[in-house]
Amino acid sequence: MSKGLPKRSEDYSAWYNELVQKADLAENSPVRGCMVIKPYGYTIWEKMQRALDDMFKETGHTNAYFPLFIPKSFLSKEASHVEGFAKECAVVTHYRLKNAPDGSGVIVDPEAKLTEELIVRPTSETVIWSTYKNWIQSYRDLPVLVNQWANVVRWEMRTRLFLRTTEFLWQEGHTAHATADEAVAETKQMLEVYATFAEDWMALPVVRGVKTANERFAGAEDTYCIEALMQDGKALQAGTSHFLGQNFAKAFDVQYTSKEGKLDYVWGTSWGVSTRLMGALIMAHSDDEGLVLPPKLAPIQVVIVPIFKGTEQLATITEKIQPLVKELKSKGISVKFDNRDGNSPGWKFAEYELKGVPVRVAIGPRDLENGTAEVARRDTKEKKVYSMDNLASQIEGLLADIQQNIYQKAQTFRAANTTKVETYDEFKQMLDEKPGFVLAHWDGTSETEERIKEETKATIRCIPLDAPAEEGKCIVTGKPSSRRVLFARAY
RNA sequence: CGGGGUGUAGCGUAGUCAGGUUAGCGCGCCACAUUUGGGAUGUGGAGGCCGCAGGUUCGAAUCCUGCCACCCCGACCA
Repeated sequence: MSKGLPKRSEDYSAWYNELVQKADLAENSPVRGCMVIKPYGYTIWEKMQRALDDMFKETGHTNAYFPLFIPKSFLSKEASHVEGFAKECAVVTHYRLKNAPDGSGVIVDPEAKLTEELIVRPTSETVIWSTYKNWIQSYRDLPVLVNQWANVVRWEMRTRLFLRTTEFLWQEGHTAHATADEAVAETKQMLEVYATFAEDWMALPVVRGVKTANERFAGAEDTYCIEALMQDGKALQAGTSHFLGQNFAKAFDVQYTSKEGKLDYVWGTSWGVSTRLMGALIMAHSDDEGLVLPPKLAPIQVVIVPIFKGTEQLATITEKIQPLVKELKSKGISVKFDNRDGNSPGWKFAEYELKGVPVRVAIGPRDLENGTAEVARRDTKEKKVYSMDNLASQIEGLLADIQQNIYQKAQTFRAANTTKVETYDEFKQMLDEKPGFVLAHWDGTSETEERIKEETKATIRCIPLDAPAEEGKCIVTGKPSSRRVLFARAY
């Protein structure tokens, strides 16, 4: 392991790429744009999955699994959906290989051509709605509240570990309802689940909002989203929840008979978060020394580093810390005792900082004499000597404190980098000099939105749900506006 | 997909312009010794189809052609 990361202030992008790799989260694979998620990184993803999955279950959803392949014809049934995804689909055309006649390896068997090509799912609305047609006949069959954990493929032009990969892992919820109101309520409920997860687990403050028509999901009536601010002042869309109206029900002919005996199309939603959340987690909190992980998602919450000379001293320390290890585990805290010889304590300190372990406990001869331990927290780098008595409780409190502190820190950062502007000049100046969220008045037209995007690369991230009504003038056209919208340059 | 750049040991690199012994260095790795409270030191050792495939040449990491991957800037996007 080579020392040091690039500095965030010098090359944010290089810092991110190297951090992901040096902290053992993920690496590039032999396949373009696809990543290998390494055990340490995957453990974080598993923790995210578990927390989210519990929240989905609490809100009445159950998991199911739909196929990876989608018949090509399915994709053409919802017009705007095709338009949104057609350009980035991987297509399966054959089902067999054979040995090359010249012995050079294997080739695609031209005789094994599929009569209908299969699309590797970029998202599962079509295959799921074609299934829902068979599941739903009556109002008694509604609502259908299903989620699936899956991988999807989108043939992106430019990829970055976690932020945009050709294949990525995610969950996609797909629900069907008898009324529009109920579907809208579901859409909003799941947005709130995502926001709560981001804030309580990832320690990531997010803006809840609605996308403009331009930024809406292909096939949705409304797209709700959570938007987070990264340390370089760029926005990251962290999750979306779509109100699909009756679009997919109509495309796949999913109708139900109501209590009153009337036939109608059902109302749908879909919502998802992906391994992109890993990117958000990394970029939101980490520093030039490495990852800073919120305790609730850290694979290792506490690492114990013994400082010793010779096996005898190590044995003494090992014995001494057993009660602590046991007590931490009984509190559900994941703890690692790093008794490796051959790496110096200093080396280990740097290593666990790189990997973002929230709390480090060091115990050496000095502590053995005094009945103490040195406890260092990753978020502030603060070190304190504690008595071994009652140390587990101290650490438990410290973990909660760290979780809270990094959330506060992210919130303070966001507040400091969210600015209201009144004119277009001010807007442009702000984006260049102090990148971040910019709240400004907009006349509500796609033309103005497009123009701003073209001229400044900033997009409307969302119309915040909590935006207060405020009379103003569009920064570009001067036309009246009734509330501010959230602009930023985005990932 | 367009423009620019880069591929030499696990990682970082010298050498490429101007072809010529056995491809050099640092980190890491292995062994031993001394060390260990912020990335230890010494000695010895292992590790290379020079991105891949063709070509030119007596001879290619070096020149030519094609391909692949990664990085940066655009267009596209969770």
